[in-house]
Amino acid sequence: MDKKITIKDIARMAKVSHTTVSRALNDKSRIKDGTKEKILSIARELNYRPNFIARSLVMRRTKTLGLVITTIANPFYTELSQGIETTAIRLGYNIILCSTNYDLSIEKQYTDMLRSKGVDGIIFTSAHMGDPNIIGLAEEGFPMVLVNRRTYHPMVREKIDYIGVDNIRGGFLAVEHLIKLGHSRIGVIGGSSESSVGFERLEGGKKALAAHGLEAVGDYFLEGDFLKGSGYEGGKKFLKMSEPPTAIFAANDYMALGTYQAVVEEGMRIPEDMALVGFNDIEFTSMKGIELTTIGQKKYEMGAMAVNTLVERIEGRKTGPSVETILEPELIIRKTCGFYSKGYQIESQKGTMNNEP
Amino acid sequence: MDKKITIKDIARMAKVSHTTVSRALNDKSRIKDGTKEKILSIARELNYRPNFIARSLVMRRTKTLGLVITTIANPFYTELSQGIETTAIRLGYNIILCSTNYDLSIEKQYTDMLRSKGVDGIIFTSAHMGDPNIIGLAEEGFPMVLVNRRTYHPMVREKIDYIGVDNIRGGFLAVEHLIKLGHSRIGVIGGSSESSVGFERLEGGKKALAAHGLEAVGDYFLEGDFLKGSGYEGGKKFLKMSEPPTAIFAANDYMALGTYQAVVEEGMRIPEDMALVGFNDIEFTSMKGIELTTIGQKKYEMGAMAVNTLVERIEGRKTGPSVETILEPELIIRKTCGFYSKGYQIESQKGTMNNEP
DNA sequence: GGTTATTGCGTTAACGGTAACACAAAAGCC
DNA sequence: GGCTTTTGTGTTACCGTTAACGCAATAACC
Repeated sequence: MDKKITIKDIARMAKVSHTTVSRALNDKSRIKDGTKEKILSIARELNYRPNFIARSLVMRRTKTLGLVITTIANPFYTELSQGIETTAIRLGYNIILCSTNYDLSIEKQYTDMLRSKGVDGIIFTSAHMGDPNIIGLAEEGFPMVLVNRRTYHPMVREKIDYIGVDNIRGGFLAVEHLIKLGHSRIGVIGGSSESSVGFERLEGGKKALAAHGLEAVGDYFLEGDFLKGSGYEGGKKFLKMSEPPTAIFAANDYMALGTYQAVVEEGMRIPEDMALVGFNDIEFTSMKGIELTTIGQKKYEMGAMAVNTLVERIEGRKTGPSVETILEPELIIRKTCGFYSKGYQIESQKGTMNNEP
Repeated sequence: MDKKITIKDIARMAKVSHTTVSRALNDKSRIKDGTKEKILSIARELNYRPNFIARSLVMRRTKTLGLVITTIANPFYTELSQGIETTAIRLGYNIILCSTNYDLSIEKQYTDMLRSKGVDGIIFTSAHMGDPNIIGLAEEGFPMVLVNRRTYHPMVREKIDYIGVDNIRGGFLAVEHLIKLGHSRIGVIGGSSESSVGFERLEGGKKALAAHGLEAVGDYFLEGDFLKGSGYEGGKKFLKMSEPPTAIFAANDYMALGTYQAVVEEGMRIPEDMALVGFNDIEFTSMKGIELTTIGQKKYEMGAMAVNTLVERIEGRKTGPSVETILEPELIIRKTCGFYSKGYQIESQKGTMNNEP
């Protein structure tokens, strides 16, 4: 039962000053090998555990990062979080988790809390466009990184690193795939228009239509909220139209799953009667019985890159203006769109075979 | 651009001592309303953010908890974590996330790190039976709680609160369900035998067999590791037997999913040719196209209870010997076991309709 | 061998809070 | 009105580290 050993206890035993103990523990300082060994062995014997709080107070570094995320319940964020946490640990940092559960208003509270607790930097995955909280932090020059959700505010854009997939390209790939399969009436269920991600995926879809000489019909564009329910409702709404779409692109897999259910409930078959594309390639959508065609992105790697970038800023190894890292999305063809028609050659059939824990 | 405001800055502006500022900020002390208002308004104006590090150093409390978990990638743990984090926040605590990724050997490192960072307590979801790390902490009387994985060590058992489902009962329910459906050759794929959870679910299954006068045949019991792959291999192995089982109970849903895939790959249908029961009721297993029959447990609530219990210990509101909270599992009948035969009445058909984010 | 550099270690002061103690002023009491 | 109690505030110490500085003892140099 060792009662909170401090460097002073060690100092007393080793008959040196506590500063010398600190030196021995931290290496990197002029100290005789003999004394250092002695101190180290006493420390080990006493089962000494350094007090990071005291160290943090004087060093102004906690080796802790904040992660502000909507919810880890969404497998997209789960995988992202894994990349973040694993990389953080490898670099010697811990993660304090803050789930907003889609409530943007508490983000500011979380941010303040995290800063009070002295985190060295914050990873935001839930910054909306023009978010005042983020803008304020950017002005102060507080270290942070935006992942998967962008802020177009010029101040933010020039001060804060951003990591994300090319959502416009992703939306383009999804819709173009449907067009190439012969569809011309394509319904799109977007994400919340407040989020850059939803907005961009929608833009990409429209671009694909334009590129293939198709008109973007207003009725075929519905706004969703990235949750399953809105995909379900969107699907129902489409099917009630006098001329329903023959294919649907949902801006994320959750909504696609909802759409799937709505379509099946209406007695239609996928892909025979309705083609469906999602976005994100979350786990389980690849399972037998679903096998959703979707747009894949490197979620784990995104998380890893975010931490690497942030830590480089924190430790001063990277300076200068912010960097935007845009990753390439990938069309993953499974079974919810049927097979090619009209001579369309499927180029990419890589899929993800090994992403199941 | 406010540069690190401290209570001393406020003190100077308000022409009081820094102690008085501390008093004003923390309420709960004799202080004149007037001065308090003045100090508070200056604090607000200066955008003062308290330094929790400094406070923690003197108070010996960080209002932070550690969460040691195998991986949040498993939806079971994701939901558990959500309950944990949400409850922690409500009680004024933050969570530092530590994923072991099934590597028990780093748990000790994580524990030391967390204690160095001064967490007020730790939630372990990955303690194995007889884990020396946990035993050591128990001896020191460090506040912690075990969730979903038990340690039978007497010292631990008497000192550490435990929250978990009745896994024996769960295993019993699963296998009894299969027996009542008319199956007598029932294959079981257990979890790692090092984990209490796997062990107990297996025991429950054996009990059900015994209760219905069936013999537990050794060949029908395989050891898995809770990962999809071992469910897949188990399924293949069963199907290669000269007299394969007609029903399989996998000790968690991940393995059940693997088994599902193996069975389908061998050209058999579920439930017509093979009945299948999982355990945990993770999200997605309820989806159209899968609809796995499984044993449900209140994951979110378990997390919430764990935090409540731990915080009560930390704040001294609960004292005395440890408490074991055992929750009731629930048989959730979906579509992987077919329908009843031989007059078996399905009692429980509640299911979980609203657990999709 | 004396002067200068380097090495090894101790002293002291932070870091930003809270808490124990002291003490004057105000309030309560008879 | 003098005594005691309460109220409001300042002084000082401390939480466990690291860092700046100082200063002997030793090493290096010509």
